[in-house]
Amino acid sequence: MPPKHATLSRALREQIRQGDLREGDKLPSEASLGEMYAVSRTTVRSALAELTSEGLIRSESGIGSFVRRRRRHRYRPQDDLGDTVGNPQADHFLRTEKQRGASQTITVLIERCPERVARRMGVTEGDFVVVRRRVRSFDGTPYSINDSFYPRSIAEGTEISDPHDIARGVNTVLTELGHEQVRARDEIYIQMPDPEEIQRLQILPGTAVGVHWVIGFTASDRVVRVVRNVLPGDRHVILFDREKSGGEPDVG
Amino acid sequence: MPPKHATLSRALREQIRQGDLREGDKLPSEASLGEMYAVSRTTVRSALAELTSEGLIRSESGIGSFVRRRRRHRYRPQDDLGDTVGNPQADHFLRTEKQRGASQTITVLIERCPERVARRMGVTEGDFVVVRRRVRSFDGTPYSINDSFYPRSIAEGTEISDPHDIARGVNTVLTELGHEQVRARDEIYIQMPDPEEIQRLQILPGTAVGVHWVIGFTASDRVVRVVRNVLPGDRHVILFDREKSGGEPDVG
DNA sequence: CAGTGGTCTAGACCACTCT
DNA sequence: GAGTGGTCTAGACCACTGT
Repeated sequence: MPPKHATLSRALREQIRQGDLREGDKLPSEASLGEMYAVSRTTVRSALAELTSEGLIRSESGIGSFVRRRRRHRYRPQDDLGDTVGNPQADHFLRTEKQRGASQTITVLIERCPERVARRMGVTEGDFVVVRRRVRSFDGTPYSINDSFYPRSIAEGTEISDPHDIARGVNTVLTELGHEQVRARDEIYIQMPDPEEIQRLQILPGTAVGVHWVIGFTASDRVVRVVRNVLPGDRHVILFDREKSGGEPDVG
Repeated sequence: MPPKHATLSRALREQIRQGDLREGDKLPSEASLGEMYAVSRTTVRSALAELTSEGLIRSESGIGSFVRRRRRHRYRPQDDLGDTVGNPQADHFLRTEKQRGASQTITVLIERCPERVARRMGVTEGDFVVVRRRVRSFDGTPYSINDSFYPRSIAEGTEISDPHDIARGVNTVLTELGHEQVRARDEIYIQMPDPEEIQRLQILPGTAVGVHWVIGFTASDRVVRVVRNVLPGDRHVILFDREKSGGEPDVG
């Protein structure tokens, strides 16, 4: 005999999968579920906690529990270099999304470099770097954190240090400064968000995040920037295209 | 005043972050944590459940709770096409990993096509397809699910339908059959695993997965295969490289 | 106001592991 | 046998939402 809480969570999971419970539907109250399945409220709550941690439902205090909706934005790592390739005009995010309710807040600071950034930038932990912190939102709800780190020697005193949109794109500015980014290395980690990310992104319990690092290089292999994007998994799909003739590096 | 369980989970999370509790370390028992923080065992368990769902700890019945270890394999989507580019010799996974304790189990079936595969392959749901299901393991612990779907008209009766390693790589076989894969479209979803994936991959609670779809096209834009990889987030980092001159499609 | 989910307690029994 | 985590109960108080 499986535990009662597992029986209950399986029953509810099946109802969601089958469509008996649809996106946005309200589940029966914890008390009624307890009566229906002849278990205590503690056991009901344990079953609901399981579904919550799977990202299937969401609970609102004083109201009830609901089947979660899922809508995803398309996220293309390749757009980061595309800035300076096809269309050298604008910050890709705003260029394509602004007319559809997108916005972003920008903060620029000069900070001591955290270890995980220093390691990727090839500088010493604690060196000063210029940091552009952005939270991108869509119709009022945040949907990604986008923190860019630039070596102080490259960015200080330039447009990059201003806390404003850079209409023609940061890659264009880097090129004008003689530090064109021609190559990028991407790393994607899949993990649960920490409390700070949960707060900044208004992440619901049971939502995983992708952490997408971009390390940008010049032709002479200098790191011109390190970007750390945090993408809530329930709001994104990561897309890219590859061609056999594209000369994929396939480095060991 | 924050809830007691949040105070306790924050204290423990901080000890892990600071290194007071290291990877593999045993936490105090639930009973002793209850005494130390003057809360009931239920409250202790609620705090530990939070840390478990964040992937920070793991509990073993009858033994105790431990700080989780994290080791990651490098996962390169670009290797999928690389098969037929640089080194047409072997299945990339085994070529590079076998000498280090890697193994895989293969099952080949002819099945009715699930909707999510049919949509990507451009066939009708319920059409028959050849499915190669693999679970890749490393030193005895599974680390990814790799299910490949081929149109029946291409794969039936060929080497692809044999449940064996294909030493020179499936891409090579496709080329020999006149269906060379020259282009691929990648989609990555970040989500919590479902119970079947938890079981097949022995996934611990609090571990998110990446679902990596690859849609392979011929030069005439026919889909030659659809691959669905499931990657436990705690065992992988996804890597790729990009070059400005690489002719990135940047398709809208 | 009644109903909901959030928190918390004290206590119980079980299966399991380690010594 | 002692200790551990897993399960489960009955009951309590709270803050919050709706009517």
